[in-house]
Amino acid sequence: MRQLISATRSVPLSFFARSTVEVAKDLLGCVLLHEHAEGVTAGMIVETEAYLGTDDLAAHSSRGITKRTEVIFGPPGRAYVYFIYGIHECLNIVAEPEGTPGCVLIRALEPLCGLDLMFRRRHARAVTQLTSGPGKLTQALSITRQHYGARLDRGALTIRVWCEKPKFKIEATPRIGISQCADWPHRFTWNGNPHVSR
DNA sequence: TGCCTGATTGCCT
DNA sequence: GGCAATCAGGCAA
Repeated sequence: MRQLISATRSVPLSFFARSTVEVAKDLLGCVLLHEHAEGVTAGMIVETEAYLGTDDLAAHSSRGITKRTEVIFGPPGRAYVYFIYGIHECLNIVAEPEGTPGCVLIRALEPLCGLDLMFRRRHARAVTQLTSGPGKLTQALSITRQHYGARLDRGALTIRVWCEKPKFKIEATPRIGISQCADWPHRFTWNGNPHVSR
């Protein structure tokens, strides 16, 4: 955990003030760290999806600003957490400069810290079942709608980059579980990483 | 006010 | 590989 902090550094909000697709690709290999009363959990991002603003009918923001989606139109580097299927919560990161909608869905992590805590929260057996899906990783890291709108450059929930960036291949594929714009290759994965969802 | 749909997971066959 | 569970947001009436 201490080594993880010293081997990484927090990212400035300007990191997120770029095109959604750029941010989605650059987030692969970054570390998501959550300091919680129960303990610290952290994982490396191995799978993301880009959701563009108004043109992308699959994005929540395509129908304009609502109470739920307003954070997507606001300043970048914020967390957009939403509840779906009555059970699961998903973590998104707001991209693009303020006023332009766009967000990146975090779909899978490779667990780094607080594995025992994740196992307890998830009731899982295998490490690969801990964070290999958008609803799973929020449960493992205890990310809830309380984090809606939270800054990710500081605070309890943060994004960090390695001082020495890991080498890997990025694969672009169509997004998962949507019907609108299903053929857009906006899903980015760490090619060959076992923690990527199916 | 009420109905319908969904950026999912996990259990059952 | 198929399908139910379960509820908030969006839209129609």
